[in-house]
Amino acid sequence: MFLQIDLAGSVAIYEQVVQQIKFAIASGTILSNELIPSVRELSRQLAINPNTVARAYRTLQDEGIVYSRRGMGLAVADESQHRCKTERRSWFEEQFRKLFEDAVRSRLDWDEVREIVNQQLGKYNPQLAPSVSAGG
Amino acid sequence: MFLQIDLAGSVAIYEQVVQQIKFAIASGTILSNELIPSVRELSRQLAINPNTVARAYRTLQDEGIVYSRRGMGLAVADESQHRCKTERRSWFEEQFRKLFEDAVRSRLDWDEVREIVNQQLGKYNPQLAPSVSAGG
DNA sequence: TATACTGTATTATGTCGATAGGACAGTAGC
DNA sequence: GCTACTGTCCTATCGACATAATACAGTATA
Repeated sequence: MFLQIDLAGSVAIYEQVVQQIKFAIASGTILSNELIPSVRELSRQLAINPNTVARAYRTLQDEGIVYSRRGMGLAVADESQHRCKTERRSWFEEQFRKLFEDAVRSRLDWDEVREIVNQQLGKYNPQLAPSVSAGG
Repeated sequence: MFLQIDLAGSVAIYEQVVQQIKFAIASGTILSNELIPSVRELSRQLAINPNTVARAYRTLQDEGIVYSRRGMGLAVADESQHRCKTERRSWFEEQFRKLFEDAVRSRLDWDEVREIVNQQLGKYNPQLAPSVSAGG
């Protein structure tokens, strides 16, 4: 399965389910008018309560990301991929913005921030030497 | 005051207090053997319950970051600045690691990741042109 | 000694997320 | 029609967090 839930973290499980379904739609893992996994099946695969999945699905339905086919399940709406791509981009922009802001507010040395970021960039870009030069 | 609490977020208030006190120690805003704000004073300034501050302070004391001077208050322990600096560095490393990992897992285009990161780097480094070249 | 602070501890209430267990109507396939 | 699915709804319980309102012992200062 394509979902990965962090039970220990502070983010509510149903919110993680909502987001990861959206990201799966954004990346094309689930296509428009395809059925998403049933409440009971997903709850079995993730080893969480069916009610928790149901709550996530209710949220997705309220937002119009999926629609109900009575007796069959929930299917991805037509415009969902584009909407989810936009949401995903905005979400990561916001997360990075907050993290940089926290780093500045906590007075972490800017050199350290660049060091950490370049390390991560290099990790997923092994052919690139870290290249953001020091400054200011 | 040097603390900034997000009441709406998912992070527990007492945990935010713990972390921000640690970061204030790391940055030298509070020095060794100096008293930190009293439970009641900080609760007034942050407009939160005294019990919430007391819980944060108990945590700091359990970790040995501060020690009690009975009847006077809590003071920063000797080795705390070094310890808090190390913790701060580790914390941001972990946050950035998770965020990049999430971006990869959600199949966000790597070009978009670099775009977002360079935007933030440029924001706090205005004299530097975004300089991580495309690759991969 | 009186007061005004300190930290610490207790009990109770309310909210929220998660779980447990069950019930219902609708649909597909035999 | 029967069975096995589907989403949806309900009540109840539990733990974590935050709050409210006290209470207590220790210390500094006047």
